[in-house]
Amino acid sequence: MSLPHALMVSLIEKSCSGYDLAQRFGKSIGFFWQASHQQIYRELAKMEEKGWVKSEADEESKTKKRIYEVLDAGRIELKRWASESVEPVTQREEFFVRLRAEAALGPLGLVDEMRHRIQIHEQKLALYRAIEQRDFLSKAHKNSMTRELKIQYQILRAGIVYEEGGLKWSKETYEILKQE
Amino acid sequence: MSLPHALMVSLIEKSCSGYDLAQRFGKSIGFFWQASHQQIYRELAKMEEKGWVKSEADEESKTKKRIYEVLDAGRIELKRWASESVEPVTQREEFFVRLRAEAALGPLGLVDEMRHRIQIHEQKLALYRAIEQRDFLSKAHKNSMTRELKIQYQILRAGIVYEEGGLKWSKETYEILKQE
DNA sequence: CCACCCATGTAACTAGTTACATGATTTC
DNA sequence: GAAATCATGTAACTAGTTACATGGGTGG
Repeated sequence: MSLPHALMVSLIEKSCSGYDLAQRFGKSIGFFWQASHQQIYRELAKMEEKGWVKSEADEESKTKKRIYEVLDAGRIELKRWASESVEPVTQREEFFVRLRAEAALGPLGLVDEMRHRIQIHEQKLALYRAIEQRDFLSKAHKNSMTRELKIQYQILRAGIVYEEGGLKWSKETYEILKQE
Repeated sequence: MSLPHALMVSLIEKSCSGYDLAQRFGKSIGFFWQASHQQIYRELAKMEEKGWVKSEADEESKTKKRIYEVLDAGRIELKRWASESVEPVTQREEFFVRLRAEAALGPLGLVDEMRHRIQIHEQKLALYRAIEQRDFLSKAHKNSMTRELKIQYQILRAGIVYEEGGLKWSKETYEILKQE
């Protein structure tokens, strides 16, 4: 994919350290992208070499924290990349392979797995709904939202739509697998 | 993920050559998994080394086609793997990074991209609906389906649910991006 | 002072992509 | 006889994961 560009978007929204990025990419941004700290540090170093970002030691903290900031060259690169047209790729879903295995070889315990997945979908959905309330529905009327805020809301909406679909499908599938 | 296991499931459904697998993994199975021929040949060689599959030259054809077949050791391994519980991973969706870039930096031409994505969702949905009619709805009553067929139908259903959600979301998002 | 979190990194490995290569067979 | 497709592979590269390492700061 393109982790460096994802990192730059995040840094434009707010400059921070590699460690902070790792936290973000395990949480909020991690809704649709996850990355380990090892990978983030490596990419940040490469990006600095290319002149897309610059870093400086954090004055305020006593630790060896380095704050990264996106430079103009980085913004230009990000614009170029985001405007590129890319065909949507089919997602690899390992679970479907398991399901096919269950179809071909007989029950393999995927019923329990389905029950677990239903729970996860419900949890995520509840979380997204809470964020929706907090950040997009209470704050202002939908009509008075800025374009930027509307787009940010759409990204959350994607998560909601995805989890709703996944939940519906998981429940259907659970009922079928139950009948061994 | 685990390409070897995906290949074995496919070979259990029907023994065939690496070339045939590459065709399948670019088409029907490619609904949820894609793989290049290079990767497939490499994996088949490894799997044969491990004793999961065996291959023999195709008698019928004059070419140097090799037909692969799953061995007992392969079936055992597949069962073991499919029963393993694995946490669902958040999918990386590059497009959301682009959207965030558009939110942060202003219009970058993603409206056209959205229009294109709506078309793709519609096409895929139409295709899945056609397969649904052909393989699952006309053939027999849903009640009289075997467990195996029901599971196979659920895999297609996943594609339908996903595309429906994606289409709905894309239309919403298109309307928002249109207002530059 | 011990455990835990902050903060950064290296090294080795695994999976996946892109580019290149080759020869045989079928189709026009 | 040329072009397309069948059928197999190698090599080099890129992205991502796992394991390991280190040292400082904070709270009990």
